[in-house]
Amino acid sequence: MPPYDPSTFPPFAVTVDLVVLTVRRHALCALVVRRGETPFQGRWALPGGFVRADEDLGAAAARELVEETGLCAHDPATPAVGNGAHLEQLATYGDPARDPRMRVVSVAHLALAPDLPAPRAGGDANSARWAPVEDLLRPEGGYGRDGESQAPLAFDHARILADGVERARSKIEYSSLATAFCPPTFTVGELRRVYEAVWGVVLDPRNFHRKVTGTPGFLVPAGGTTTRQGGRPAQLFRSGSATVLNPPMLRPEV
Amino acid sequence: MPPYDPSTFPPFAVTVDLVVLTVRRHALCALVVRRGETPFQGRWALPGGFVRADEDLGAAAARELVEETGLCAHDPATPAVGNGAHLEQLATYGDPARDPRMRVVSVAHLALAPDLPAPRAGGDANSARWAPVEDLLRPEGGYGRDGESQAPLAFDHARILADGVERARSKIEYSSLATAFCPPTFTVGELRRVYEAVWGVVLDPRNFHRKVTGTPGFLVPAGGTTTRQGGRPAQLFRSGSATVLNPPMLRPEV
DNA sequence: GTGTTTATCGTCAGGCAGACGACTATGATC
DNA sequence: GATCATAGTCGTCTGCCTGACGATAAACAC
Repeated sequence: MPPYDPSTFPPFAVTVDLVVLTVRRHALCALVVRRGETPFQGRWALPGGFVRADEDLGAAAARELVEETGLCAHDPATPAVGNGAHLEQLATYGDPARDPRMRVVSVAHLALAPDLPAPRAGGDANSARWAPVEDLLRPEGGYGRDGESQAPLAFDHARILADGVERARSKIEYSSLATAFCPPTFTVGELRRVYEAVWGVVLDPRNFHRKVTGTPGFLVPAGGTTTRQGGRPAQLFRSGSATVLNPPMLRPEV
Repeated sequence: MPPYDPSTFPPFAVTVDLVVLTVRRHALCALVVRRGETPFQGRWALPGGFVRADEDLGAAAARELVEETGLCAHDPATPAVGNGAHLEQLATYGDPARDPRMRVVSVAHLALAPDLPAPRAGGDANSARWAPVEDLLRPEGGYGRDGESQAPLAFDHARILADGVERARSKIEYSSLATAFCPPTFTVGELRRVYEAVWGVVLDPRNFHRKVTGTPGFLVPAGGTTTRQGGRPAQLFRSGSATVLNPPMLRPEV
C-alpha cells in the first residue's frame, strides 16, 4: 500500500440515487423526476442528492426517499407499518465521466414500495412521475403509452435502473420481498400479479397458490376476505416472518 | 430535490477496499495487510487505497489487486488466462465515523483467486498474509492456529470481510464462480473441496460428481488425468461457458 | 498382495414443480 | 332470478432432482 498524505486525497462528491420501484396497473414502474438544470435539463432522471457531511449512506437514501415519496424506509427495527418501504443499497457508480461537471460517485439504493397515490415533489405534479420501466429502458426515444416523450434517462441512470430492476427480479425469487410491493394486507392473487408484473410472465394461479401458502412463514392469514379483484372472495394475508424462501420461487424460463 | 451549488458539496475521500479470498489447505482465507500507521497501527486490515482523480472504481480495485497480489482482474473480455481472478463490486461503506481522520467512503470489492504461492507486498513478508477467515472473524482477539495474534481487523473491515464471505458463499450456489478458486484445470474432487472449504461443510462425493458433471456448460473436459490428490486418477476439467447454475447447487442446511 | 485413498457409476425413495381438472363464490348481464 | 364471466381454492398425476446409500475402479504405500 503506497503511503499517502491524508490532506492530498482527491476530493469527490458523493450522492445517493434512488431506484424506487412499484407495481401499478400490472406494470413495474419506477419513480423519475424531471431535471430543472443542466446538464440534461428537462430530461427524466432518478431522484437523488448529495450525501450530507455527517450523514450515513443509508440515512441519506432514507432521507431522499421521504423527500420524494413520503415513504418511511422500512428499518428492520420498525414493524411493517403503513407507509413502509423496503430500502437496500444497490451498487456504486463512479465513472469519472458520468457527470460532466465534476467527479461524482453515486451510491445507488433500491426501494420497493406498494402502489402509491401519486408522487409528490413539492406539489409540482409535472416534475415527478411513475413510469413503466419497460418504457424507461427502451434503447432509444419513442413514446410511452401515455404519449409522454421518452428521451433516455439522464447521466448513467438507465444503467442504474436496469441494475435495480434486475436486482428486484432476482431477489423476489429467493426472498419474501415481493410483499414489499403489496399493501399491508393482500390476497394471494394480488401477490401473484406482483410476480407477474416484475418478471413479465404469466404464472399458473393454482401452482402459485400452492407454493406461497405452503412455504412456512411466508404468509400469515390476516382474517377476512376481499372481493376488490372481482370474482370469488379471497382470503387476506399479511407478510410473515420468513425473509428467505427455501426452496425459492422459480422464475419460468425465457 | 433541493437546489444546490455544485461548488459547495461536502468533500469526501473515496477508497477501494479489497476482500481477496482464496482456498488454502482446506480453509477459506482472506488477504490482510499490516497497517504501518495510525490509526490502528500494527493491526491487520484489508488491502485498499484511494481512488485516483481520473480512475473508475473498478479500475482502482483492479490496480490495487495487482499491486497487492500480482493478480490480473478477470475482465469478461480477457479469456481465463493464468493468473486471472474474479473481481466484482461488493458494497459501499460510508459511516461518518468509520475513519477517525476524515470522511471516507469505501467501495469494497470482492476478488476470488486460486491458491497463490505467497502474498507479496513490496517483498515484505511480514506485512501481508493469507489468514483463515474463521480466525479473522472470531468476535474477539485470541490466536490463530499458527500462533499469529488476532486482534480484530482495523476500521469496519471485519464487517466488510463478513459481507464478502457471505457474498461468496451464496454466489457459488447459483453461479459457476467456485471455479475462480481453482487453477486453470482441476478435478471434480478439487472443486468439491472448494465448496467444502467455502461453506464449511462436507459434501457427498458421488452426488457432487453427478451434479457438476450433469450441469451443461459448467465443466468441460480438459483431457488427461491427474493423481495429485492421491487415489485413482481423476479427469481434468476446465471451467465451461455457463455462468449461472440452474438448478443451483444446494448448500446443506445448518 | 493387502490396505488405503480417491474417483466414478448406479440404484432407490421422497420432495417438489409443471400441467391441468374440478369445484366454489362472488358480481355483471339479460 | 338464471346465466355468464371472473377469480379463488383444492386435488391429481407425472417427471425431475436430490439425498442416502452400495459397488466398482485405479492409483500409491507398505
